Amino acid sequence: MGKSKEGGPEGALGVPLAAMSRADEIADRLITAIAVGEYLPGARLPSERDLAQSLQVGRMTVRAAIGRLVEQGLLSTQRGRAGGSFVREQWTAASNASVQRTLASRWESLRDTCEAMVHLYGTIARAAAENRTDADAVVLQERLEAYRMAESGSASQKADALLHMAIAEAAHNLTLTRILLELEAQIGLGAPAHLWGFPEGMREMELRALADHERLVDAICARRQAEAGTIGLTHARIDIELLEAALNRAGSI
Amino acid sequence: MGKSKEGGPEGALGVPLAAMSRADEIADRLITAIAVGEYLPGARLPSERDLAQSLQVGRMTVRAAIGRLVEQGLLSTQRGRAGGSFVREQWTAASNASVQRTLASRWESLRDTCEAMVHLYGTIARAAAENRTDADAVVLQERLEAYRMAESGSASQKADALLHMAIAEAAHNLTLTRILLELEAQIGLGAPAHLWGFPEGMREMELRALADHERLVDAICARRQAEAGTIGLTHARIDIELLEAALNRAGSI
DNA sequence: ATAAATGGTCTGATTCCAAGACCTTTTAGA
DNA sequence: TCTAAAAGGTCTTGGAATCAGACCATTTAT
Repeated sequence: MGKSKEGGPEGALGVPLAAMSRADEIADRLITAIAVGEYLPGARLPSERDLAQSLQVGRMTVRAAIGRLVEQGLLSTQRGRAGGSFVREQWTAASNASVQRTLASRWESLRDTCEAMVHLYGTIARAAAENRTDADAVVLQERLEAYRMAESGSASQKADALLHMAIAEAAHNLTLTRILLELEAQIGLGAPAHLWGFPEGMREMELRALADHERLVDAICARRQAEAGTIGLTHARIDIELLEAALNRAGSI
Repeated sequence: MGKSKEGGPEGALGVPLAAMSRADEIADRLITAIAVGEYLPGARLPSERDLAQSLQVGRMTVRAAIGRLVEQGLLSTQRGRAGGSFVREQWTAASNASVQRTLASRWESLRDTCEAMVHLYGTIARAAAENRTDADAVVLQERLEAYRMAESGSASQKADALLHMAIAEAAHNLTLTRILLELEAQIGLGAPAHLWGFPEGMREMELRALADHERLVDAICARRQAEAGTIGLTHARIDIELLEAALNRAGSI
């Protein structure tokens, strides 16, 4: 890439900094969470004070973000002891447009992040097959058994998260694990309660996940690296499918 | 799970916002640009005023970032008509024991990062074989040719960096590329590449790297994913070997 | 009826930062 | 040699965003 004579520096230094305020960022996250179904119509968001604490941000900042969504007709607020911010049942035309805009602008980045996570998960599964200790193998079997036992819904999700963590730990690489957590946090699938909560697809997905898990743990314990990598890759694609389905749902409202 | 007394909201809303100031962001970009070889030792950065305009940011903000790097000893500034901010030379030049000690003290974390980078590089090579466009293939061939032509150590390093960047870009995943750059920056700063290579081993390593590069580019262009992944993985291990060799030379660690 | 939990409002302090004006230093070029 | 240009260094001013609270208003669980 020949250095251009003018037009300023290239590479990382050529791109202006994104100027997003904290309130903007929070508003985006809220819209995404709603569109993706983490908060269904009629659902109540966490209280302003709780949100502020979770996000490590002042309450006024949260209020600014929520206020924006209220203006857009996405949320309504209600005072009193059982009050809060609620996702509107009937979105106005204006709110619909604003959601489309936000999602469109985030879609690309979300998909990119998701795909990175898929690849990374494959990588970690392979590394786990390479580096696992005997102790890791024991833990993996335990967690797998716990996952089998888990009834469904939130218990299953919890077991799933634990199993994934165990796999990450078996890879014995702090950097990879940290990055994976970072990506999961960005997407919000770290605790994928929202996406698994759809009665139609859930059972099927859970069964598929269980099969994947069994083969994956088996491959890791047997140190079959290539196979573990492939299964991990395939397995993580479940999340992409779910996310895509959710976004399509939101897009066709 | 009942009332989430301590858990707080999960999903996208459970993660604190990254609290990076603009100055932090710029400092990060500068460090990455330097570590990745966009600005070699002795090179002059764009003037503060130019940077401010490119980044759409106040000059004082740029100065804050640059000031931080000066404190860290990465840059030095010089006034006057031909002045500016320069990447320090001595920073890498010293072959004294203090650098070796620094290296050793960071060994644990460096090795972890290095291994993560190795795995990631394999992943990216595979993704590049999967996603490359024809334009990517052309660029890859160009960069490979440039690498063949490169003579001295530092020119070779620069060509190497460019080739690696082209591969990362061919993977068409911004998130993976960003992470790889991040890791390279960490390693580059923690253990300057110029220290690794020693006259004796250098030539051998360079030849090996060239062979790897040729096979890798070939595999990517031919879309042989598995092979590309394997070569990428193997190739990246060169860095680990060099790092280990440098440490062993230091003798008593 | 009371207390608790919630949104709504206001204030003051703080931090960050954009936009300049102006100074000092150095040197390329007339 | 001399001068003006180009760079970093230093200030001020002002605005915007944010935070940390306290307090108010409203609803409802108990």
